Amino acid sequence: MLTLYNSLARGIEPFEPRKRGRVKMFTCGPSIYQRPHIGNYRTFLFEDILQRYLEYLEYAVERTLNFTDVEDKSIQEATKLNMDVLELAERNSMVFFRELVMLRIKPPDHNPRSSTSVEQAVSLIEELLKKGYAYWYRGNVYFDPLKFEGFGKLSRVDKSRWPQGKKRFHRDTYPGNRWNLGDFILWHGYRKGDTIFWDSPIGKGRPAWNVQDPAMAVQTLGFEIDIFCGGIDNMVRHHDYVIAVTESVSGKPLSRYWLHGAHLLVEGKKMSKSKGNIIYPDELQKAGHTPEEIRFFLMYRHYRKRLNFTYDKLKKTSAKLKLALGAVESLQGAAGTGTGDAGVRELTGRLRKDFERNMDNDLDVRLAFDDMLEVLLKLKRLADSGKVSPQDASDAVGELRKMDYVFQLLFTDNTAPHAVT
RNA sequence: GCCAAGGUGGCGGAGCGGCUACGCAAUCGCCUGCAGAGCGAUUACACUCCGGUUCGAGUCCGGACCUUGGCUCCA
Repeated sequence: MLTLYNSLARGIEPFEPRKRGRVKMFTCGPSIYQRPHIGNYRTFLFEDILQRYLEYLEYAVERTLNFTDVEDKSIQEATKLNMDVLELAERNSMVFFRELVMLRIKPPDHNPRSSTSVEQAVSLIEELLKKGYAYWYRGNVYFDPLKFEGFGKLSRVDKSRWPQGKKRFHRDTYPGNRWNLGDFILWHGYRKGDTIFWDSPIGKGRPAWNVQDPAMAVQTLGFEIDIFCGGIDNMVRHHDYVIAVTESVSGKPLSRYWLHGAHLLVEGKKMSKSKGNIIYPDELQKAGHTPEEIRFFLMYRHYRKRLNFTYDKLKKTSAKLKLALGAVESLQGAAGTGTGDAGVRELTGRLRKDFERNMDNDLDVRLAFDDMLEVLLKLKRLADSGKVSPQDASDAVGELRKMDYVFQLLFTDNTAPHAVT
């Protein structure tokens, strides 16, 4: 049985969807004002593995991956580049989709953008105003978290430290105070000189970040979903806000499971523009690595552990992948005598059991791969010495294919979760 | 400053109360016409430090030191 670490419970729990056999997943997408780096892809990759494993388990998965295309940062960046905000987003989203395909990440079922869910955001804001959670202040709309009873349940906010006096921030981002606790903005009312805004029932303006994700989630999946994912950095503030906004409106828990992926570091340090150590997938390709090698590197560590990127490590994991690929090739070419071998069948039988045991354990991809490789290498040796009959080889390869629907590393044409060979 | 994660052999990385992790690298041997790959073996006491619990501790408890991350937006 699949178990997952739920940030909400701070522990590993058995996975049970709300509706039998169906899973609704919301995965926080990239800020699209710049192109995604390998750290972003690590998170999308962990989500991809989750989706694929759920499909392997025969769940019908419906996934949303959103783009935050209109926000302070994107407006800033577009202004700097002298571009239209939406044009900038479009350019980066094309890069993103190209790289998704390259890394064999399954494209999402829904891909809303903040700019395409303004209506939904406005209706959430109207509802919050009506219910008294939100209020107008100098042309903007703010949310008062203290009005929402469950506030901070995800990141375990200490409400006794929450400022009681009203503090109003005009931007989502604000420098200064260590604990910027206080009300957060939902709607930026139009101001002279604004380059992007909408006409809406509540006036001219644009929705703020913390209402955009709720709007996109609700618009595509409704108020009750199964799994909400994102990078660990989103847990503390953003996801608590998302919960506050949606649950204040619906009165129902937004998501049963909250999963957060740990970050990727480069040479032991956080990637940042100022350090100049941001790495993009195409750089690794230029260095001679295949998409599968990049995918493998990024998924070959438990998703809740930090992953340190170094070229040396990439070289090592790539060698490991090559070893596996070579073994699969040997196995596929096996032409031993047709009698079959009990040892071979025993090994083949182990593949699936090991895989499911490891993946069920909060997606232990690393162990799942290592255990598979161990068995695979044993099979290869048997194949090399002519002990594997064509039928046994094809049985073993069939098992590998099923697992590789999740891994997406060994076979290139593996698009169905229950491939028949 | 506050919060969190972590400090394991040359490197990467498991284990989390007793039993060889493992992989890479290195060294030696076997095999191969060279190279590569493969096979086998070796690398004498690897677990940051100091206390404690225990018959027994990388593994539990307390403390110190160090590293990284978060506390502003960020996958």
